Amino acid sequence: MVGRKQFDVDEALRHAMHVFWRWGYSEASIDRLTEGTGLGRSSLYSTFGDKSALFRKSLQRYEQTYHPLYSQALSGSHPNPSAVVAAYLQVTLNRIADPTVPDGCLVTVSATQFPALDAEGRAMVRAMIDGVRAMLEQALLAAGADEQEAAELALCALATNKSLAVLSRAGFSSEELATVAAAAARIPQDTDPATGSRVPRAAHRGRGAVRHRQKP
Amino acid sequence: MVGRKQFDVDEALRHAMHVFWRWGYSEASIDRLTEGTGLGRSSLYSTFGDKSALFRKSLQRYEQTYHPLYSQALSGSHPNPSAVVAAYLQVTLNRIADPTVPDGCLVTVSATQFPALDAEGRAMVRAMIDGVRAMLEQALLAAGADEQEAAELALCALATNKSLAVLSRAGFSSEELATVAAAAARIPQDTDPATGSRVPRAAHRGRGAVRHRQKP
DNA sequence: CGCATCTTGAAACGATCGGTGCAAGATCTG
DNA sequence: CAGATCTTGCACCGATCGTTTCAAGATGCG
Repeated sequence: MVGRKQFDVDEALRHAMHVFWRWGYSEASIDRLTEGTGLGRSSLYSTFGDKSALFRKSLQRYEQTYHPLYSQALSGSHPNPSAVVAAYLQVTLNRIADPTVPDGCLVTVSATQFPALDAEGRAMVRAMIDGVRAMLEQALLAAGADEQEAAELALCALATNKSLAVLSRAGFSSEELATVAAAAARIPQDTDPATGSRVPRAAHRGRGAVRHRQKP
Repeated sequence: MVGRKQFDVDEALRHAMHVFWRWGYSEASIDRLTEGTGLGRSSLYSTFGDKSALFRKSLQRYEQTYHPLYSQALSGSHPNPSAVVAAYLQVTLNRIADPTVPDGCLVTVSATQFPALDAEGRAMVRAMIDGVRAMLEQALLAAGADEQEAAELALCALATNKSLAVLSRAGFSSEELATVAAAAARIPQDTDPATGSRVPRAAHRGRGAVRHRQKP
């Protein structure tokens, strides 16, 4: 049981990711992580560092697993912006339907636990969300949306992704989730009913979006 | 400091609710609850019972606070289903904009932490979600939606509510949240482009929506 | 083989977890 | 006032938290 490593590092990381995914950062105790990975405490710490570092590596592992799926779904040629949103959300639905992974979404669970994360964890979660958002905007532009429409639809698709994760956690059925996703893909561009021209909306991506004030 | 109660029970419960709201169930330690409420451990336990009971009473307090706002917003006469969705989400936006309460939504934070809750907590969260869903359906029917449309739009409005809570937690600006809410209110009913007739969708509210299988 | 290197399991660290016991003392009842 | 009742602060409980230490032993290199 000693000498050279007795386990596959990437497999262990995958299992650790599942523990964080299912339990969230705070409830993912070292004991649950050792049980989930099959590793001893020594191996966990010597291989991945402390809990915060393991969490960050789990986030990277998550991105490395699902980012390509989103990228592939968005990179194809889409006839219109709605098709982009539908393709994006279908990847999310597929992941949620996968019985071999926990409910919801690691990023969403982590986002709701922001106060429990350290600065590095928060920054990484935020960066992953912004990354997908940028990916969506590019794909929407490529599908013929103008800049404003792309920004708005990217935000809505992102929001729907988060809602699917929450509802999935609360036990909603895959049919109900599919209904939500289909509806999100039907969101029309925002036009003024009187003139038919676009109504200005605040969907710009200011970096000032991050609040610094601390709420109670 | 002894004799008769030295604090207002409802005020203390309000503060405890804020602690659960901000930190989530697992990170809401007894120390944080005592600090947030200003009560000693003895007073906390003798007044509210253990942590799980206090959590349930906080959920009730949350419902008692915000349910009437939703009820009032939905009870008015709305010209069409979209107006119902808009009114519902406006209440959510107002709550998120309130600087005196934490980010997001207690129900959403609790839903993402389902594995950390006991059976009673999970059931209560689930019941609160179902309650709002039923309220939305009734209001949508009253606004002229047919049964299927009401079920679908209620689900989507609920989903958007959850997404606003998550994005708020991740630091998105109130302008961005308002954009998401406005887009959700624009979701059209689902029609077949060829025939113009409604396309059957699985938005029925089966009680079988609750999964019993346990994911990893 | 001899020795350095590495991994592993187990024990232990102080800190914090949720929860309880209890004596001090203020209030209420008579 | 006398005694019962109640609240409060504080100490303390065992369990678990994240983390470190360390000896035992398998491996690789000379």
